[in-house]
Amino acid sequence: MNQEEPSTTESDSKDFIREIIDQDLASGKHSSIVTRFPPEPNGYLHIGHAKSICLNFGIAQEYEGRCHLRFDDTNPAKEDQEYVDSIKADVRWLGFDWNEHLHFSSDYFQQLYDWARHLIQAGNAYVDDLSVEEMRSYRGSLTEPGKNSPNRERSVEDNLALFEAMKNGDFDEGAKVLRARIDMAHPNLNMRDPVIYRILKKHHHRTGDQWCIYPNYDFTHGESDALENITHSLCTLEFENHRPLYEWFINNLPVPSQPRQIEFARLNLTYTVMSKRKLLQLVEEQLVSGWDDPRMPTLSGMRRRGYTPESIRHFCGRIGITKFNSTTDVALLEHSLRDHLNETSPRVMAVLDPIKVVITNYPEDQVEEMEAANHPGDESFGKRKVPFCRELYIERNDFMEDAPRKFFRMSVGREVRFRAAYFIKCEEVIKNEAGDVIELRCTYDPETRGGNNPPDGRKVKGTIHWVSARHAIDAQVRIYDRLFSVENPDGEEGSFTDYLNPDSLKTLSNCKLEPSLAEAGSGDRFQFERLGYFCRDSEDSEQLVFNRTVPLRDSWGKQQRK
RNA sequence: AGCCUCGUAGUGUAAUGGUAGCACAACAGAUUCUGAUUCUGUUUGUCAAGGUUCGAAUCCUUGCGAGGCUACCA
Repeated sequence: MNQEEPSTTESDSKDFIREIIDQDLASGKHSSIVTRFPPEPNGYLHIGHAKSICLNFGIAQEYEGRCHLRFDDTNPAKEDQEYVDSIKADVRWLGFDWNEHLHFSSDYFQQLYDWARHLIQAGNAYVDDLSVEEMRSYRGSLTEPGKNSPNRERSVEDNLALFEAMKNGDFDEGAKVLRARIDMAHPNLNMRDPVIYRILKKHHHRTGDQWCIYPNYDFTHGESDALENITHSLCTLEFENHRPLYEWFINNLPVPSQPRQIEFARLNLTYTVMSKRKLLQLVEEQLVSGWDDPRMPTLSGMRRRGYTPESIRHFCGRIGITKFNSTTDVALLEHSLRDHLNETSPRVMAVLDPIKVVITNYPEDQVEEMEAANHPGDESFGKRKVPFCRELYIERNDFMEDAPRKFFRMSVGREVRFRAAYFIKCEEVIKNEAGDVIELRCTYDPETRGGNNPPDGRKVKGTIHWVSARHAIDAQVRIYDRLFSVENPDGEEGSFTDYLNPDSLKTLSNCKLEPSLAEAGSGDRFQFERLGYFCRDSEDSEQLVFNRTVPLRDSWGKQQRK
């Protein structure tokens, strides 16, 4: 299996963007390819951003071009250095490198200002005094044309002077804006004299108080692309209607290159919400513990949950790039995850809901170090010693009193294999007054040491995991499940928060782990045999806490649910 | 309602006028010291109607359906 190169292992077909790039290279339009990932530093990155990151940085790698990381920081009211730092960390964690090409739109404020003056001089922009409400009514509607602002015919000199006064702080916020002079009757609303500069008397996280006017997205993005010689500017579908504007600016300004905007569909996943606004709401209303809550689809949350960057990249490589608005089954993501974790995680034993087992024919003071393989399919993982003695713990649901025939685990009179140890037969159940099972009395067969079949050829259907009660270490384990209980929380009646899964987190505090886990480092990943993949929590370092990344596939449990 | 974009198994995608494939999911079975992994097999599809063509998922027309767009957000 090859996690890293889905495109070469699966087929030679390319998505429509790579086909355009091939054509541009073949026609000589470009001799090298430059892309960019342009986040606004106003929130944390999520799995949807990962799709864009993998696309942009992936293309740069495949075509031996380069990909810039550019912060689109034109709105000081919302942006912050904290987000810049987290975004950089997340992109690096995902496995990509922008080298020296770390850029900020704010680096271009002076150039953008000069280009705005260029537009004014050409009669292509004007200062407008209309209020927000007035401008809305002048804009027209989807079906009716707008009408010209009374300020649309101001002279170049007046506009230049007014724009400079805006820059100098002579007007209040909202008093005036600079607008492109295009066409108030254009069927595309974005072309009806869009605002390109507004007065914002706000401190900017990088330029401080140097500016009190800021260019907006439309006037910034394409020009920044042109300044950085971006060849293909890849963005999501909601910018489709902005493309004519993007091109209008490129065509009306003396820009150094001609980037091309291409749109693709953003990622949607079942059982999750992806909008920054909604994720922020979950954090602010404390419905989750923070941006890095392991249930969040943020990269920081997924990292803490135990996702590997490889699995995310692999997933992004398989979902494809199209213009069709679709929703990907989260099972596809989990498949990539399990696939990679299966290959890379050492196996250990952990009992999450313990029930005590006493091996009555095992010597009271004896302890054996059983040898267990760390990976059944890969000897390079080596072996470890696991202590075995008279008192053990097994999983409560690995025992059943009135077990059906197809139950291959423990029940009175039945024999199972304790992984890497012995065949164990359950002889007796001990209960408390309430009738709860509190202990199992069992016997072992010394001829099965190591878990091997005995000379008499006896076989056993089930193998279960266990830990030594005398040597086990205590830990808390957090069992995470999907955050929402419906496939499309956005599509239901009422608020998406009405559909939070009440069982998305179960905290188990009486878990017993094999002693080797005492040395687990922050973020280390393991397979707890027969249960799933877990990782040591990276935030909670006081106590031993493990997060369940994803359970193993469970055909028994599936059958039970039917 | 105007403009833009898009409709291929349950889901995500491929086929660029020439046998509708792949992955995930689901379902069966084999193997297994993890009811995992692995392996084998099965089910399920071109939005609709016309047209062009020897031949249409692909080109044309019409219809239907979905998404986006009326911030001094990005």
